[in-house]
Amino acid sequence: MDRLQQQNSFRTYFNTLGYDIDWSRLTLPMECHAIRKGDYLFQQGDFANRLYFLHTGLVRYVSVSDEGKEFTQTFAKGPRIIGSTKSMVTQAKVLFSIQALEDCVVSSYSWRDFYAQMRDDKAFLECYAHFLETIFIHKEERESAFVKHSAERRYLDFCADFPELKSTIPQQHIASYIGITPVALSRIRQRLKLSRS
Amino acid sequence: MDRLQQQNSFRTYFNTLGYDIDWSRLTLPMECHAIRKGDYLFQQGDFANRLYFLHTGLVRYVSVSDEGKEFTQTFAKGPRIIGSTKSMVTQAKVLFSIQALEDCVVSSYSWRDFYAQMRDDKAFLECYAHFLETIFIHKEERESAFVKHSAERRYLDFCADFPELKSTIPQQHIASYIGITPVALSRIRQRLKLSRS
DNA sequence: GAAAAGAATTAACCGAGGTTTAGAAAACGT
DNA sequence: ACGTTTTCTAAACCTCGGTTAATTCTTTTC
Repeated sequence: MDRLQQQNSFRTYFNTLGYDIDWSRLTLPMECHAIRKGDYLFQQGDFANRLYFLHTGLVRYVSVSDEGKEFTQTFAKGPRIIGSTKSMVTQAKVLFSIQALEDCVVSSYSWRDFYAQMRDDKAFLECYAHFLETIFIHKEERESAFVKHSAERRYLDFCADFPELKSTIPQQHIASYIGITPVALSRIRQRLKLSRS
Repeated sequence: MDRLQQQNSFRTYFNTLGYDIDWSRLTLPMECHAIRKGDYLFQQGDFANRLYFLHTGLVRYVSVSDEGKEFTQTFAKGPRIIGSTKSMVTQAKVLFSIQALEDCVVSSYSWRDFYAQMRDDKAFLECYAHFLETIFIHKEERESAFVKHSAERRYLDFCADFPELKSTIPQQHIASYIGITPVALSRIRQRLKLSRS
């Protein structure tokens, strides 16, 4: 996938969302990245104030707490926007890393420059607002799941939400997504297996 | 506070945020609500697809799980926008109630009509996107707190984040905000008291 | 100010999930 | 196919927070 193909893929993606965005304003050069399975697009603590677009592949957002525990915030499959909203918007260091779970093709723009060029386009602003609405609603559901549901329930919800990931990614990633240790997840799966028979 | 004062207070709020919004587009009538301490602006399960503006007062967003446990998602103090982004955007039933912790003055617009009239104003769209960014970043921090931090740490964070609420609202509300029972919070406070001396 | 209702504390008990360690099973590189 | 490394499972033990219930402390309310 060369630079021009990536640019087209990026723009086509927004069109398929139903927004008629005027790309003539955008004169920025797009940067291209090829990320190998297991490698990182950026790491916790970096300044990742870029807008990344994942063309193909699968990534996870993972952060490590002070005590050294991994927490997988999200999985994301291309094509879609990825990156740290907080770092883009506040120019702060990112609080998580993005790790490729499959080989990925990614391109990026500087968010500040991109936004400066696109903020005059109403269709873009609407699209951006819609994107924010979506990720907010998703986060809200996830927040309440941690408080309201047991780990077992969160595991079952994960299986329903990401049926294709259940068998393709290591269980420790699943465990860290639902906020428990791999040992605890193994126990839960054992319990489920028994009660199903 | 009469209708005209409320309208002015609403518009002034956006100006102080630094957005030069063209209110001439907005011809909708604003509805006014006076909510007494303890009462609800709307309840879980309602269709609350309105944009609410809390002029003065304090509210909490609270949801009750299937098993009957209360969870306080947020506290919000006027002046600011309140309501359910999800319900506004997806026309779904709200998943939480908004309860007044003090007497409140609130006004509201139908979100669909409001958005239809304002979506042509770039300043408004930027302001809306900025609002979404803010609440998203806040949710993201809260999500990771539930996974990474102990209940004790979450309590201390609450005290730092809402110093003025710590002594003015019932402890059970604090407990339900940090995702534990009132009994557990009492134990934690006891432990802190001892270790501080 | 007394009675009633609500909120906070304390104690005893329980269970889900964390921790550590050891061993089995899969995945991987050469 | 082989050994190496990573991942998963299993068991023993521990801790934090949930549950229940009794008791005290605060607010309301009349």
